[in-house]
Amino acid sequence: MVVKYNPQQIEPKWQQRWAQDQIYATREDNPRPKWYEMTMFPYTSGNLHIGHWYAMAPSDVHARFKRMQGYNVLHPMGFDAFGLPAENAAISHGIHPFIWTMQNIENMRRQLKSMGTIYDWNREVTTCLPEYYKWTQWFFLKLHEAGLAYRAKSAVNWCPRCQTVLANEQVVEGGFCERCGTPVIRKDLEQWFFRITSYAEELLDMSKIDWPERVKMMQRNWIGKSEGIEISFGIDYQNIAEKEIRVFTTRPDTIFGATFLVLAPEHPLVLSLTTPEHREEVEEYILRARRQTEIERLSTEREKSGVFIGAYVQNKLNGERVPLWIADYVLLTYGTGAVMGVPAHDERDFDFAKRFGLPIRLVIAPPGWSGDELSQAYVEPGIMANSGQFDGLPSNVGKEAIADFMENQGYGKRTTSYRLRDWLISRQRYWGAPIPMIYCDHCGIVPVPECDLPVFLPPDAEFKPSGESPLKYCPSFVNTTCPRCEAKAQRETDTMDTFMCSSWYFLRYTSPGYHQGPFDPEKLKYWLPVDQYTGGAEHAVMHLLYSRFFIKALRDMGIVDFDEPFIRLFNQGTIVVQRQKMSKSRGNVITPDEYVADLGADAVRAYLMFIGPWDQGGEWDDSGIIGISRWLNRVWNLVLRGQETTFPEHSADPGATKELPRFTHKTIKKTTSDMERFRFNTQLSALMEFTNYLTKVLEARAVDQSYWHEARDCLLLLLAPTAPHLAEELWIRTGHPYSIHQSSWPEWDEELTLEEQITLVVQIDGKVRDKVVVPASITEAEAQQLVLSRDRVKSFLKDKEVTKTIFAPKKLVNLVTK
RNA sequence: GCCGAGGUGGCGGAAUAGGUAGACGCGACGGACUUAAAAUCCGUUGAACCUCAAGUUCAUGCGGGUUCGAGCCCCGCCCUCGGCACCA
Repeated sequence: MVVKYNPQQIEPKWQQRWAQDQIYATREDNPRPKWYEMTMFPYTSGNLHIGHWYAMAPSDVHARFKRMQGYNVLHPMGFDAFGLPAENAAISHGIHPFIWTMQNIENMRRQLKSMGTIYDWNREVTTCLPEYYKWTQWFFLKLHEAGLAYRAKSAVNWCPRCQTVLANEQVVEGGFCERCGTPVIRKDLEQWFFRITSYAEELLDMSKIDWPERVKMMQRNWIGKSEGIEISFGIDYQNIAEKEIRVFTTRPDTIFGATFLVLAPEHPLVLSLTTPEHREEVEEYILRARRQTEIERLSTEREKSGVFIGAYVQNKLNGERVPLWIADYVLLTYGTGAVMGVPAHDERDFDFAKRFGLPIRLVIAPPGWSGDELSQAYVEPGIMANSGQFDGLPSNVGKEAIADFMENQGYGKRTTSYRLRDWLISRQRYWGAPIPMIYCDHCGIVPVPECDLPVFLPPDAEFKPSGESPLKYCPSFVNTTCPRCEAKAQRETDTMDTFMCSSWYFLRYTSPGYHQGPFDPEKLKYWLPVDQYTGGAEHAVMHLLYSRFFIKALRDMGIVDFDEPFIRLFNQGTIVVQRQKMSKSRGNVITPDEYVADLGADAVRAYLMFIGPWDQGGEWDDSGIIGISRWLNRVWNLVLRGQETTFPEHSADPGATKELPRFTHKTIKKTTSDMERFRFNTQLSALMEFTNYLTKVLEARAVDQSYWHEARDCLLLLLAPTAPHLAEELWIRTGHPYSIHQSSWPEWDEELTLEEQITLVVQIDGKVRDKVVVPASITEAEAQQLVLSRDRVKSFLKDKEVTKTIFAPKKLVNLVTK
């Protein structure tokens, strides 16, 4: 009898040993090629759940695989430690956010260590520590210097519950706060923005990154590029200085169908253009529009609303007078905040015109149009009509012709509009990196000098139940002196969006202890960009877009010399419980700890990889984990029983002696290619099949000792990334030198994987009727002859005539009859 | 509404230059071991017909099509998940 597999005993033992020997400490003076593989760092919520492990364990396996393949691998871990939950804990439980966060980190670090990962803890990064946020602030100053950070007043998304503004990206499902689900309202506030829109065009260029199509598409949609033209409509009122209103459109070919013009209610020209008899109605409408929540305003089900303001503008192409309306379906923040209403060829304008009885004039004829009135807007291309000299042109030709004409006449100019808005980074909260700016009555807005960084968070701030920003009411923080004139001045009390912290953490991992800058330039040069990034797709338009912007901005400032932060990206799917995402607030959190205590970390790691394709995620169901545990037990018993078994020096069974190396090399090949493609589930099936086969070999004892050793060693090496503890223990017990994790990934010999015999399938009229084992090299003629001589085949061909024979080499013969 | 991904046994899922559908695992059933149970090991397991065997037929969301041959390709639907959603 062999000793029992006992993960509870061997796992902590090896974890200690590896930590003590620092075998996962990463150095830059390693001659191997570098490989920087990261997974998104976790928010410090307190406990890692099975969803976190689903993200982290397979990425650790992949990093280990690259390591065994001969790369110098950096696979670091850190903590995204600023954010609202810490502050909410302070308000409701009276515990300081710093204490709350650091306690959580301690627990999470313990959990991460129990997973058996190769994280180099010397490189841990925690965003809420002054040594980190000092540099977050430094980057803010750099962006400010470069003109990419600015302060502006605008209508922003405000969450009344969180008492803070939100970025557009943080408003979900038609107007709710991403974090707490409260309906978001509009508020006019002075806020700090980053000019991400300056990079809109370059962010659309994804030629240098190897990312999932899905994420690239989400980013493209979010940036929302559209090419069109800004068209000037004339204003002729003596008491108004403005002489034009510009609208943005992608359909200049429809301009002859413009029967009205609509401004956003907040458009700056609205009040001056409103005639006295419409003033009251217009002012009321504007007020109502402003009071609406985002949900109401964004609802597409709602009937169109709007009011006529009494003024007219002139369509310069046909000289027509066009009435001017305001309506909340026009957004101030997109294009010019004004649109021409072409009801015949735009669904929204059609609804609007129907509602208010405005004329609908067809200018693009649908194919086969009989002259009937339209029952809905016709938005497809067609032949132009009612369009003066452009009549008869196909609309896509007319589009360019009209645009050219307008540019020549000075009526318009081609432009590009983006849906993307600048990134709002101010948060009216305590637990974030303070924005390093000072307000001086004499000098205006003054940046904190670099030498005064960091601007520390005051430990004595008071957390009010109302949820208002504690910094605002903390005199020791607010009151300061102007760095320029030394007069009394006030600090900015807003802190930065935590996405700012995560936009550069992958730079800090290279040199977390560095004091002269955010990173050691030499080390950065060695490691960056990140070769492989893994994480959830929920960050597609937030973290992943912000980080790309950040790196491009730093590149233009000369701080880094590459264009993209993450060369390859892989999105794992989401683990759900009763079809819902796992989260503390939903109370459906499954922790890995009990499973680890019960079956071992190796079993949990492997099970998460086995449940399905990694990018698919799925419902959490632990009923299959026992299968993984049994398999690891079988591996254990197999290897140790092999130690007690005497194999012949020269086996008498040539079949088995051939088959074992073939099976071994086929398994290496399959496992390697699956690893490369993150196909962990099929990789494990292959290892299980290999185990099952080796069990039979062991029972028969029909192979040479040396063949057995080679096969067994391969199994352990292939298993090492997935089940690092078990593999190490068995590696040592089979007499190998420590450590398996410093051994090389096995390579296969293509020659050895080739089958000598195959099963030839015999089909008659496409149906499988017979199977015959033949040499793999069989020719068509040989196969045909062999097949026709089979009794089974003969009986099926009775009374039939073969008209055609299909031969697929190494696969099948299909006899087609009349 | 638009864009993307996906619908395969009781369950998770395999299988794509179109070539044996259901690998691997769970569960279930039967057996061995055990005083018994657990654990472990061995066998069976898509459905229907057939007394057994041999065998036949049907089966990859639905309906058509292409092909010697379709889970895979084409056309038209249905459903699930993810994203966007008055962006002019």
